[in-house]
Formats: sequence, structure tokens, C-alpha cells
Amino acid sequence: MIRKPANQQHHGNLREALILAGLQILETEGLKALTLRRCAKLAGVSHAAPTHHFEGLPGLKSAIATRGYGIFERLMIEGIEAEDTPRGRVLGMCRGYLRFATEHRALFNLIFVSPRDFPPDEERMAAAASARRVLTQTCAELRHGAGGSSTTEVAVWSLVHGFAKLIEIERVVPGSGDARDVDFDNVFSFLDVRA
Amino acid sequence: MIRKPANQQHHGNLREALILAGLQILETEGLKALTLRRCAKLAGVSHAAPTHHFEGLPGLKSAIATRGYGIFERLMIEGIEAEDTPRGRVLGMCRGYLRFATEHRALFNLIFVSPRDFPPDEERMAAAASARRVLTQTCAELRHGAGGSSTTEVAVWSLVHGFAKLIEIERVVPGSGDARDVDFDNVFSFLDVRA
DNA sequence: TGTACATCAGTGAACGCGCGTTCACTGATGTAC
DNA sequence: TGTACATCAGTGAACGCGCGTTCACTGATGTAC
Repeated sequence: MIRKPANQQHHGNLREALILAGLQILETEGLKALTLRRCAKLAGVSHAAPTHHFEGLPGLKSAIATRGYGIFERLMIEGIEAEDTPRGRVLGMCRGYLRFATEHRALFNLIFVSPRDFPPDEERMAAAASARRVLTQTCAELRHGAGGSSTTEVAVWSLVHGFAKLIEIERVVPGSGDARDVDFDNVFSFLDVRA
Repeated sequence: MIRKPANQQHHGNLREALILAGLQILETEGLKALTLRRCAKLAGVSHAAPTHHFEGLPGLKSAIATRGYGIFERLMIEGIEAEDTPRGRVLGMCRGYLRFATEHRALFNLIFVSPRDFPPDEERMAAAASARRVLTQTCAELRHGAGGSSTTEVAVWSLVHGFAKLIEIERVVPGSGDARDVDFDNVFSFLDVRA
């Protein structure tokens, strides 16, 4: 965490510090705790300071979401790189997707909202588009059924996104050993996709 | 909407009136607008009145969710009844699921949260279990792959739930005519399930 | 190298908002006899 | 059928909370000359 050096008027990089504070709050306290005042406090600055760097809370959230898309994309790519068949890469990507959703739950919920919930922000939109491209291109290697490549992509996306949400709300609890213990690899095997 | 008759001390059925007010607020203003004070106002009663009927906002939300599960179950059943093959019934159920998600968006988001977000409430849990049973039993007619019936169920559930969320956040916009225009029936055709 | 000055990035007090909750109260309702 | 009384379900004022935002301010930084 970047805090302002004591007894120093200017911070140096308060914008960055506020984004990092926001990320930390998301990880430790969740989406509802993400407020301008909390970020300012965690960055060691007065609560009015963020005004000089962001257009209100939506602006800060948008900047944080930009980082979120980056982490999300990185985890998907990690999952893809371990595999060497088209179908394997899609499954690997899904594993990265689920890792992001479970290990960065609040961030996952921050980035998966309607674009209308964010102010227009080129950086964020570019980061979102980049992550989306990973999904699109990885699914493009698969054979396409009715509706073509975009339907294939949405089929994979729906399956993994839905599974992530079911985990989040505890309808599915992998490793629990009870009735909610369902493994994604088995779920994925229901998807009729081949190279 | 049930309002208190003017100049009358006791309401008659304020509990029911508050639930109906809550449902109306969800439909017209969304989940964030659902507060005790707003419900009280819409029911035509002072903001302190709900105290006598619910254990705070969580209690009221739980009661509203109970109704939500009922509507949800009814729409799924409607979708099922129109079909006469196991696979058709599952697809019909999904159509009902999606209808609920799109026509009752806030209610959909209210009921699909972690059980931990609600106080224990037998009525709500019974309503949730009943709706879940529709899903389970409809999917049970399908052939099961790796992981057995619960995996089959979660595969169907993930697909439809994910699709619903992608619509909600506008990654998918059926009927838009643009790149986001994907049809659920085509997505469903990727699911390798037979009678 | 020094100086004058504009700009920048903070501070801290204050404001208004809607929220849940508490409190003393009051009038209607239900019940015992 | 009346009456006394307990209980119930409201009212409205008040409180404290955290929030975003505004404001006058101030001290540090950067720049022109």
C-alpha cells in the first residue's frame, strides 16, 4: 500500500495509491466497503483528497475495474498456456476464469456489471475488450454449431460464468463432499464442442 | 398496493402490505431502492411501523424472497408444461428461468444470493427448496454423464444461469441484431444431453 | 542563481442525504368478568 | 350488555451512522524572467 510520507504536502502518486487501496478493500472487505472515504483513509489521506484525481466514486471504480480486467485476463491466459489442444485450451481458460471468480470475488463482481454502470472510460473499455478477446479467440478454435462462433463463445461463457455464480452463492461447493460438490471438469464434459 | 385506510389506527394486514410494497419497489426501482423506509412509505404507514412485523430489513427481504421463489417456480413450470420430451422440458424450464430473470430482474438478484445473506427463515427455505426441486426433477429425466445426476443438473443450471447473467449485464442482447444477439435455443443445443 | 508568482494537491470543517433504530406515546382492539 | 383493563399496532420525534460533496484554506511545486 502506498501511503503519503508523513509531513509531506504532496503525495507523489495518490491516484495510484487510491487504486491500490481500493483493490485491497475489495479483497479484504468486499464490494460494499468500496467507498471514496475508505480508500482515502487506507491511502493515508484526507477524505476530500480523491476529488482531485477521480470523477467521484464511479471514476475510481472504473479505474479499479481496469486493473481487474488485467488480472482476469492474466489468469485466463495462464490456464490456456498449460494446454495444447483447442478443447483443452478452452477448459484451461475456464479454470482461470473460475480462479479469478473465487480468488477475487469482489473484483469479479465489480467488472461484471452492465457497461451503463460505469462512466465512459477508454482505458477500462480497452482492458475489457482485451480480456474478451481472449475468450473469443480461444473459443474460435472450436467447431461451431448452430448460430456460429458467437453462439459457441456464449455457450462456453454462459457455462463457466454460471458455474462461477453458483459457487459464489453456495449452490455449488467444490470439495465439500456433500450434494453441492460438483466438479467443473465434469460439467464441461457436457459441452458438445470438439476441435 | 394495500394502503392503510385513512384515519384508522390499525392497518389490518400491514405485513402483507409491506411485502407487496417491496415487490413493487423491486419491479420499478430495483434492489438498491428496497429499504424499510421506502416500503413503509409506499404502504402508507410511518417508517417505524415495519418494526412490529419484521426483524429488520433482512427479515422483510426474506419474506419478499419467499414470494420471489414462488413466481420463479411458476414460470419454470409454465415452460415445462408446454413440452413433451425430457429434453424439451429442460429447454422449456430454461425459457421460464430466463423469463423470470429478465422480467423480474431485481427479484432474480434478490433470491440468488448466498443463504448466509438471509436470516434463517423456514418459509423462504421451503420456497427455495420447492423451486430447486423443479430444476432437479426436470434434469433427472436426462441421461447422466460423468458425475451423475447432480453434475447434469449443475451443467444445465450453469448454462441457463450464466446466460441470464450475461443478458443482465448486456454482454448478450437477444434480438439486438448486433454481435451480442445470441439465441438461447442455439446455446442450449451445445449441451450434450439426451433423453 | 534568485525572485515573483501561478498552479497544484493537499487539509479539515461543514453540509445534506437516506438509512436503521429507539423511544415515549396513544388510540383501537380484544378479553375477562 | 357493560365495564375495566391489558395488549397490540400504530405515530412522530430524535439519534447516530457513513456517505459524497463543497468550501475556504495553505503549503509545496513548477515556471518565467
